[in-house]
Amino acid sequence: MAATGRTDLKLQTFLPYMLNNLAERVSSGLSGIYADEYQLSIPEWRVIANLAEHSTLNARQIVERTTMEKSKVSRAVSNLCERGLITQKRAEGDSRAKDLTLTEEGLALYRSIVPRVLDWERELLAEMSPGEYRDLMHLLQKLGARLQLLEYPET
Amino acid sequence: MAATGRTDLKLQTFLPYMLNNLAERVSSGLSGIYADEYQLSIPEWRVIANLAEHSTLNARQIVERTTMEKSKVSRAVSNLCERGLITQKRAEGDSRAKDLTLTEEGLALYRSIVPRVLDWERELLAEMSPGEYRDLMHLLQKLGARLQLLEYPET
DNA sequence: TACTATTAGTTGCAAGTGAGACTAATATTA
DNA sequence: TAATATTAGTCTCACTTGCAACTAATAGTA
Repeated sequence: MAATGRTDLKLQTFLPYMLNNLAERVSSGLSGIYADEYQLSIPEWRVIANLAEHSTLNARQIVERTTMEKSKVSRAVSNLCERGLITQKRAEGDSRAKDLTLTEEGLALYRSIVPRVLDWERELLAEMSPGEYRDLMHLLQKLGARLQLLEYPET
Repeated sequence: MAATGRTDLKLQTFLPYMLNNLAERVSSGLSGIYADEYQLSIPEWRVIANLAEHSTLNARQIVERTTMEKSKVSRAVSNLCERGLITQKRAEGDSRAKDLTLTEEGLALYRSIVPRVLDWERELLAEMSPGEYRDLMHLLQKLGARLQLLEYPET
């Protein structure tokens, strides 16, 4: 059931455009935190955050979770290794894959970033009621699921 | 009033992360249309779309509307000029600025893209009720306004 | 077993990017 | 008016990116 029955384009209410603008502005606001103060690029931060949540992942799994290019992930991973924030070791049973884990230092870094990042999100959401927040989450998730379907129609 | 009272980070429900993933996936889905079939980059498409709506703008105004970097806009503009899709002429009263306008050809291109793009959006929104769609728009707009405030606190 | 296909991850390259220096024009101030 | 600041847009440079080609390992097939 189409929710919009229009025939001409108004950018300001065009969903892809809105999403992009928002995402870009949110990203650049947020990355002020981990870029300026912690010298982490966005891809690096994402790798760290994913490892913090799942303790051990390989690059492919990070790709799946983040929709980043695998080369992007690969480069982020090798930077983080050089900086001693994560370690890699060949996965048992498949020696192509490498199991990635945060080092103590990486974990400590993550832990010092998280509260800042959550504060920032709280600021952003300061004027939303809990109900609005729930609706927003729900709608974005729904959009994500729909997108998944369009990307992989067979599934 | 904070809508989220959490102390640890779950990426899958972290708003900036969700917005980014969605925006990226939406962008790449959409740009399949104007990139593959019309040889337009995202910045070029945005310039065109803005000019189609406002008939005459200069680069600065496009920057304001799109939150693109001014160098990005500048490069998109000069490509589009070379391809004869827009024209520039020095603005009356301020000969630093250049008034940009779509050519007939540019406008025709735009008109052939719009329905495709709207179809795509309709597909994306196919499973949303009008109410959900309204809510989504409203919430995203609210987020945008809040962001504006955080970016320019004085205003 | 040999053959082919698939997968994990890296790398080279061409293109795109952001930041800031820069030019030229306009505004502001004294 | 001169001196300074601001603005519009371009350009350069170092960096990032996406894509495709690549290596090495694994899976599937006959």
